[in-house]
Amino acid sequence: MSSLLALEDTFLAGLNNVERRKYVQKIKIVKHLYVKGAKTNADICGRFQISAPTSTAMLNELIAEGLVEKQGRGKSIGGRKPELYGLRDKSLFVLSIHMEKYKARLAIFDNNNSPVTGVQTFPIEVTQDLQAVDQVHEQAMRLIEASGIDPQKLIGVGINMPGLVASKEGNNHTYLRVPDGAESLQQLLERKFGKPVFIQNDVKSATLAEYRFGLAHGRRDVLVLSMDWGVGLGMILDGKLRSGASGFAGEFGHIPLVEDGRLCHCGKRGCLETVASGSALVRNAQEGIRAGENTQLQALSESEIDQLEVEQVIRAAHDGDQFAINLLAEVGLNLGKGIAILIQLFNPELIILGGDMAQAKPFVVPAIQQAITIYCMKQLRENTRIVVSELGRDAMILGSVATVMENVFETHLEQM
Amino acid sequence: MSSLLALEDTFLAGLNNVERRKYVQKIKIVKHLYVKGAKTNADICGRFQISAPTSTAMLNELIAEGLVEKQGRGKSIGGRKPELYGLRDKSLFVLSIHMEKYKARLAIFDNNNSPVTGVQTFPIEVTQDLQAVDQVHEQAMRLIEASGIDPQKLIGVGINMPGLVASKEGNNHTYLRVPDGAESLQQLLERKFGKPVFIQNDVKSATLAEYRFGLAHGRRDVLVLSMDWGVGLGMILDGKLRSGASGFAGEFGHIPLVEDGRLCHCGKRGCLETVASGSALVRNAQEGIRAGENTQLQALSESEIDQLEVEQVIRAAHDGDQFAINLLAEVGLNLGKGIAILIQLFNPELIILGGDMAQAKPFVVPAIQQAITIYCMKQLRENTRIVVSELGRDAMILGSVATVMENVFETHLEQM
DNA sequence: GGACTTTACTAAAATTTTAATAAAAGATTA
DNA sequence: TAATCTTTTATTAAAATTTTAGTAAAGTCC
Repeated sequence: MSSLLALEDTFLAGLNNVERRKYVQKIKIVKHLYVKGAKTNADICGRFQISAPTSTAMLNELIAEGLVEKQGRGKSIGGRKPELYGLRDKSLFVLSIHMEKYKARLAIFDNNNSPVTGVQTFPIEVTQDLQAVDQVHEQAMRLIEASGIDPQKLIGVGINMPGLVASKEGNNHTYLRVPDGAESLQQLLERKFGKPVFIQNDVKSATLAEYRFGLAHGRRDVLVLSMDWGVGLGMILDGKLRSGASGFAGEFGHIPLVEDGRLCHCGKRGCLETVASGSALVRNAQEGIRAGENTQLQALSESEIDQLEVEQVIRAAHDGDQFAINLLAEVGLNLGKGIAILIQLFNPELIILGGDMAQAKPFVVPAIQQAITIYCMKQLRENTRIVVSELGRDAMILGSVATVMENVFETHLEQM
Repeated sequence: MSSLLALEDTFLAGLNNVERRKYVQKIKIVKHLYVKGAKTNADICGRFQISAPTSTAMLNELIAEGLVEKQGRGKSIGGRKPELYGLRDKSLFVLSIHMEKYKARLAIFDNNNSPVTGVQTFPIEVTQDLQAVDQVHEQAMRLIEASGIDPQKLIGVGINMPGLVASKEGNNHTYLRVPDGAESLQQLLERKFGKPVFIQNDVKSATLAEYRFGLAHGRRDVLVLSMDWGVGLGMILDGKLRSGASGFAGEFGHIPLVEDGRLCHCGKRGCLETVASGSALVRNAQEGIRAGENTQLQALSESEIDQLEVEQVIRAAHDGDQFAINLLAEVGLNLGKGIAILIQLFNPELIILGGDMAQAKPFVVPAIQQAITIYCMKQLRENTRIVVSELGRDAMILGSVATVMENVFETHLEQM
């Protein structure tokens, strides 16, 4: 196994300026090959402004280290076919963990972003304190063992979670809070795993997945909305995931939208989430059912009404239930008003709608479009497309893979 | 004069890879010295990861080209004092133009950002068509001639203007619109001036000025609000001025804020500008005066009321006029609600208030703070400071200097 | 005043690039 | 269809550039 991603302090400290620059260059090549796939020597020369012999020398070193391999030859339009250099299959692995409030999902992915284990789900409660950490770590270690991969080749662990995650600081300010003055959540996890660990807010993570693997691929200014029980926002601005000064940017669900509106669970009144979210949808449905509205949901028992889920309302709408359709349209209009604000402020080229509510596309999207037409300036709305995510449930777990791949190379570079 | 910023195609085309890399490096050094001031050889070595002999060689070339000079020696903490290298005084000049709806301001600045001419103001009307362009160009050429500077040393022209400016595309989509299919406004201006020209929206330009010369200096996530007749927003995110996909980001004045509100001049209803701007302030004042409110502004004649200016209301407030104070507080509350949305979405470390309304600081800022306390999540508002610009009226004209300096070097690099 | 730092400069050593060449592959032509 | 031409890649050796190491000069601190 190579020392390229070894992260041993003694190894890095022993490098002089030239060796370090070469090391940086090699890591950049590895990241380039990961993001863009197999490339020719000429491509790498052009991309990094180095000469062919230098590039070849570095690629040969990477081959010797077992990270890169020749992967056949590329196309030619009248000359010798170029050798293709790509990341060697199964040379790198990432452990991806997606934590929700009441369950966690784990999987190991290889450098082609393919899962090498099935996605394991187990129940867990994410609370303010750290009790969930040990459980997740234990499950994760069991998964690594069961997978049979060489632990040396596991380059990092990505964990996404709900709450206000300060990714750079390495802490979650809502859940899994560490005691004051102690090591950060990230440090704690890195100590446990003995690997680089990256924590990220769930929606920001999904946003990165859309950027690397989804509809945002190749675009530079994209907003990703995740609509489940609450509403979250992730943003790719100028080709980068933006987190704001403290890492809390994108708290879209709690912008004021309704004057003297309902009390939100966050303690404020009239937040967007009180009128445009899964919870608002369910609450409105419950109130309507109890008020005797004409809907197939009247068939539910009182306790079933109490336990009503977003999916049930969406299913009713797909069945043609006008009450459910109206509720979804109302949510769509409110969400659209919020999206209009986003378009005015961010001027994105694309907005991707994800999360459970995305399944209600035919009932929600027209309402969103209508609101945008009302509340957006022409020049801005004309340059923004609105689409529904194609990654679906995978966005989250792929997101933590992307988070690791995005940051693990930089970590190596920062150390120097 | 050096050929470093000559921009002659033939010169650039004749460079091989090594020469080009050196050229890029030298331009980067020049920009570094411009942005950071005089630096030591060691600083440049560290900043660009090159060795001392290489760095010295390039600095000597820049000295020979007349762009750089030795500027004494720096401090030492126990060793030989280092030579300081800085941009030679009066070696570069920028023509800065600030266009408002009914007047334009022009000045020439040197590489120390000091005006080498006074700021010239002349009346002009910026309309949808191009008629203002010739007038501005003529005035500008007269100013260059009168200044007596070597035209060779004028490296670029920066022009800021109101409207939806697509800076990269080089067009203004609101004013000074070029015919379809014709050259862009930027190209037209570059042809007339024979120099690189950069156009930018006035508020974004002022934002860049705050970043380079004002309170945003050294910060990475800052929002700048410009409050005059309308309200504009510029954003520094992760240390860069962000413009959005089409260049129209920051249309804060026209986000929906009031349900079924007043008709805005943009054609929509309930825009933030209808309740939180200089025009809203004046309109409310006019309505109050005519309704007989108890205020010193009752002394105005009917035609003076028609012509009421923002400054008059602010002056009344400073005189202790409670009617004016209440009006400003109301505007502040509404603006604060809008700012709360911005904080939730962008999580900035700093918000700078600029424009005419900034003079009403003691009456507006407490109201803004109050609104933020109501509408912002604790973790977000705690990490955001709100201050009033210290650049004042200079922000705009300095902004176009910053715009040129920000882009002119990149232009040279892109050519290659 | 001596010890220790830091800078500035030079020359040898190391690295990278360019140029040159051979091989490989498609395009063109007989 | 075969031979030739053109284009592109891969590799090597000479040339150019950059770096490291070494040294003298210039400061600061004790």
